[in-house]
Formats: sequence, C-alpha cells, structure tokens
Amino acid sequence: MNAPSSKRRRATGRATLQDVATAAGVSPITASRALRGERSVAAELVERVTAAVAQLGYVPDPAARALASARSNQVVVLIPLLSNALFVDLLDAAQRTLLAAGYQSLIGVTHYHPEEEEALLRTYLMNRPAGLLVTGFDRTDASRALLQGSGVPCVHVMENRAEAGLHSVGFSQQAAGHAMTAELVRRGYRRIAFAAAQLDPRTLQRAEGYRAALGAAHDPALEFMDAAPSSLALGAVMFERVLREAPDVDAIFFNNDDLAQGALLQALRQGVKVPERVAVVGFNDLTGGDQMLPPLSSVRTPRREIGLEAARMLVALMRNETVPEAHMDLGFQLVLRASC
Amino acid sequence: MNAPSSKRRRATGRATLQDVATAAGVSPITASRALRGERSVAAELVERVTAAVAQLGYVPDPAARALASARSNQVVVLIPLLSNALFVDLLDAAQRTLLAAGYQSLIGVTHYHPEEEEALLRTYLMNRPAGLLVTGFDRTDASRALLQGSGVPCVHVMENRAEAGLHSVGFSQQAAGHAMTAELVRRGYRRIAFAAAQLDPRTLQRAEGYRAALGAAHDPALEFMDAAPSSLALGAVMFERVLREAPDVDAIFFNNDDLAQGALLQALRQGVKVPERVAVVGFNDLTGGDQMLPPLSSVRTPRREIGLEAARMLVALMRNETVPEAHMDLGFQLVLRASC
DNA sequence: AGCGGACGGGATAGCGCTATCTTAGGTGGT
DNA sequence: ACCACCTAAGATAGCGCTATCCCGTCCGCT
Repeated sequence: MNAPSSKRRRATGRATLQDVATAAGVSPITASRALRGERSVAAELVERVTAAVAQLGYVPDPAARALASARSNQVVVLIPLLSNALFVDLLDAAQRTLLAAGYQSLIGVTHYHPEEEEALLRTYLMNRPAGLLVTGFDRTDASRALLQGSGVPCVHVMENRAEAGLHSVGFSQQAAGHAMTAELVRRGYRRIAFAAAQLDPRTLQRAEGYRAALGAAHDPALEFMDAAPSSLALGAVMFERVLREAPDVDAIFFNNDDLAQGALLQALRQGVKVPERVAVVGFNDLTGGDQMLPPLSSVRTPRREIGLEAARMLVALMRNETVPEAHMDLGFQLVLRASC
Repeated sequence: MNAPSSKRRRATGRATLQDVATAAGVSPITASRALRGERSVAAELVERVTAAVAQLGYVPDPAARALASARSNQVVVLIPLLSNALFVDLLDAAQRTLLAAGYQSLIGVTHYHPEEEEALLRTYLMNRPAGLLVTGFDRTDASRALLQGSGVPCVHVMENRAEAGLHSVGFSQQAAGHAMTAELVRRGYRRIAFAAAQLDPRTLQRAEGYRAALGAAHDPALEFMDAAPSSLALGAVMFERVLREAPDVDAIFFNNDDLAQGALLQALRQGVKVPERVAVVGFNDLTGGDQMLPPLSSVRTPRREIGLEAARMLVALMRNETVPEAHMDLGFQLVLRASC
C-alpha cells in the first residue's frame, strides 16, 4: 500500500533486534552483545537496551540466532524408551534443568535400536544442537563418528566408562548387580536365579555383577533371559518358568521392577509364599514397589539425579566451562523390604 | 590461509544448497523448489538435483529454512505430565507420526498448571513452530490469545469441544464416566462411590458423567476428591477412607487406574474381598490392570489412537490440506474384568 | 610526551535458505 | 499472425542475528 520500503514481508509485527537497537539508541551489535552478556557493554547501555526490550516486547528469533552463530539453543536427548519410568524420570529431571538454563530439549526415542538411534542422530544433528545427552555407550560406529565429528558437547548417561574425552553420569550397573546378589547371599539364599528381559547392555552388566558375586556358586542354569521388553505380564510368565525349570531356587533377582512386581502378583495368584518359598527382588525401585505384597526389595537407582547432573554437566560443557569430573558415579542403594 | 574469499567462516564442511545447485547445474532456487516439491520443476532437473544431494550428502539447514520462511519444522506438544502413562502413550504415538511426516516435536510438560503452560507456550512460540498439540481446553486467557494470535495450526487432544475454528481429537470424558457408572448400576450396585485425584477438568467431567448416570440415586457423600496426584499409594489411602466414611459402599469407581490398582493392593493387604465386599473399577485401563488380583475393570481410553489421529490432523492442517472432521471423537471401551 | 595496548562501540558482511518479482518460452483464441 | 496468458527457471533481496574486522579513547609506563 504505502511506502513498500522492503521487497519482503515483515508482517509478523514482531519487534527485531534492530528495533530494539533504534529504541535504545545503539547499534544492533551492541544490543545483541548487551542481551547476551557477551564482551563488556557499558552498564548504562545495557540498561537502555533492557528497557527497550521490555517496552517493545522483543523476543529473539532462535532461527536467526542459530543461522548466524551456527549453533541452536536445543539439546538432543536420546533415550531407549518412553514406556519405562526409569527413562521418563531421567528425562523429566534433565529437561527441567536444561529449560532453566535456557535450552530446549529435542527428545528422541531409540527403542533400544542402535540403527534407530543413528537415524535420529542424523536427523537431529541437522539442527546444529548445542548439546547431546545420550543413553549408554552401545551404539553403531557411524553414530560414534557422528557424535565425534559433530563437535557437539555430549554427555552419556546411565553408565560410566572412564575414557578420556568422554563425559558420563551414571553408576556401575555391574556393582549394583553384584551388591544385590551379595546381599541375598549374606541373607542365606543359596540358589539365586537371575531373570532378565530386554537384554540391553546395562542388563548384561548387571548379570556380570550377579555372576561375580556368586563366584564358584554361580550356576548358568539359574539364568533366565528373555529378549522381550519387560512388563508385569512377562514377570508373571518368567516367575512360573523359573519355578518350573529350577524347582530348588530360593531367590529370584529380577532385572527390573516390572518383572519383579509381575512375579509377586503371580505368586499371589498361585499361592506361592514370598519370601518363604522363594525370595523376589527387583531393580530400579520404581514407584509402587512398596505397595506390593510383600513390599518389594529392589536397587534404587538415582535416575532423577542422573538426569539433573548430566544436564548440569552438559550446560557447563556448552558454556565452555571446566567440568570438575568427566565421569560422575552417582551410586545406587539397596532398598530391602519384606520380599527377601 | 589461502584465498580468504569470504570474510566469514564456512568451516563446517557441510554442503549448502548452493553447492547442490552448482553440481546439478541449476539455480539455488530451482534446487530449493525441487527439494521441497514446490511448484513444478522439470522431472529431469529434479533428478539432477536429487543426484547432487546424494552425491554431496547435502542436509538442509532447518535454521536457515525457518529464518527464510518464518516457520520451522517443529511441532510443540504440551502435556500435563510425563509420569502418567496416559500422556506418555499419547506422546509416543504423536511423536512417531509427526517424525514420519518430517516434523520434530518439542515437548513441554505443564504439570497441570495453566501458568506453566502459558510460560511454555511463550517460550516455544519463539521458535515459530509449524504446529501445536495441546491437552484439553483448560488454559489461561493469555494462552488462548497466544494460540489464536500466533496463527499456528493447533489441535487439542483428550477432549472434544465442538467450537468452530478449533480442532480436537478425543472422546467424551463425561460419557465415559457415565457409561462405567451405568454398567455398575446395571450390575446391581447401589452405593457407588466416586474417588478421584488430581481433579483436572477431565476428572471433573467424568464426575459429571457419574452423577448423571446415578440420577436421583446420586449421593454427594459418596464422592471422594483429593487434589494430590494419583498414585498407587494414594489409591490405598483413598480405599481405606471410602470404606471408613461410607461403610455401606458396594462399589468404588476410581478415576484412574493408579488409584484403583493401589486400592486393590490395599484390599489384599486388609483382606477385603473384591468384588464381594466392594467392587473396584478404574479408568484408562493402563498396563497391568489385567495382572491385578482380581483383574481390574476399567475404561479403555484410546490414547495412542488420539496421539496418532491428532498428529495426522495437525499434519493436514500444517500442509493446508482440508480436514474432514474438525472434532474427532474416538470413543472409549468398557473393559470388564473380575473386579466388579 | 610518546606509545603499546586494553576496551567499548560500530561498520561490514554474511549464515543458508526462500518469498517475490522478472523474464524467456510456449499456447491457444480469433 | 498477434497478443493475452500461463509456465518454468532465474535474478534479486532479504529473514534477524552474530562473527569479524576496525577505529577511536583512555590508560599506564617509561
């Protein structure tokens, strides 16, 4: 209509940095620097810019920022499943922390498939994320190369691997498996079965711990593995299977609380006394374990803490701050209730 | 070092559209159009461009796209909680569908707080998302204004509200509450309590359905509301409370399976016979209900379907396609097991 | 006084795409 | 044939920021 100064749109009505700069009587670069706290800008100018921002309701455009600086404000978080409370808790804690630090999360679900993870990584790396939070160390070589090559700060969660150049927040799955098994041994159980599903790397590490704790007493016939995802129903099935195939078992260490809770319910249905006939313990200490009959013993894993600390570590890395420890072991805790 | 042709970086080594265009012997705009399938580009040119993309391993830059087109490829998904399997299922289904259509999801957790939702909306709207998926209709006026004003396509999930201009995918919470109550009545229960937690709008709609189904038989003394988030533990507590405060109750309609499952466990602990002494039914039919003792009756809600259909509808809206029905009612299903 | 250098502010030049506007070839109607 | 009219491809011009380079000032030193 009138004064088509520009050949282009500008219909949004959204104030730009240029507008802010004009209102504050400074150059756009100065406004930019004032807003980002980069370099030093005279206190008075910062104030003028801040006032202009408030007055105009200026909101920075992440896309323009990302394009100009070749880095977005988004962090990619890759977890295996959304249907496991373990990862949801971790995610929730990480997301809150990141959001508070000004980062947005892009969540990717890998379904425990390294190939799927690789595809997600490729997709999300397009966005030039500011950081990455990935689960464990089990991935394709291509994924590893992508992580390395991207130059994007990355923190691994759930496991620790003391490798230079990597960063991780987790705990020793092996030690956790060992500790619970040792506790069962200490309590006098002699025929301790290990029942696991999903069979991801961390599960196998726990199995290692279990074997190590039993030492010479370890009997391969007492290991029950099922690659299906864990669930209450599978726990019930596995409970039956263990009792059938190893009638002399006196304790079952389920690799996950889902399985263990399902087993307890099955025991109730079948009238099998827990822990008298057989003790049952789980892993992760998910919600509800204390409501079971009998209350379930488990290994409490610091999933929220891991999410929190991993996010903190990542934020430090993204800000180019020094990170005190590259590998943070948050430990675990045996929660012993009446099921053993 | 040599030939500093540009004053700027270009260190990433990432191929640009310009590179692709050059390799294909066309102009950048043509390459852009060929890639987006926009307007008509000669088949041969499309082929040349595609080949160049493959050869150079070209990956488009979402930030540049967003900046130039004032719209990103991201969809904002706002849900109340991550700790409720209901929303996680919905989210999972929506996310998959969106990803397959080329959109990324930005997930925001509102914790049932309209203010928190508003803050998230403000934050995420900065990104100029291509679409929005929000839970229900209960939000601040400012949020509503933001949704409207942004001009971003938006689909509401979980509930339906036949309002012109809005889009929704869900089911009638009221009808679901009504149906389950009516079924209990049909089965001869006369003193039916309603026990709810969280007390979000959908919960209250279910309560409406419950009241309507009871008609004159409705007794306000049989409604037990607790604003705390639902959990197995709370279910146990509420079960006790209902039996104590309304000893003549013969059925309890828990507003959520968490509560109902907790109640069943409490009943087991206390030796209260279900359904002989009191029937127990839940809502949502979450995983594990069939493993309970006795198996839990519940209302199966189509959460995955809602996520899927809402994502589809949103994709259609984002592509400016016509949407057959603006309000999709996916219904629900009574799942009757031994607990009633 | 002279000078190297730290410091605050600005000018310039894009980041990698796409919205518009143009322009070179067809098409078909009368 | 002539011209209005559609089509496909390209030229042009930014989107809204920030990386870099530059420049004037003000110090502290010798």
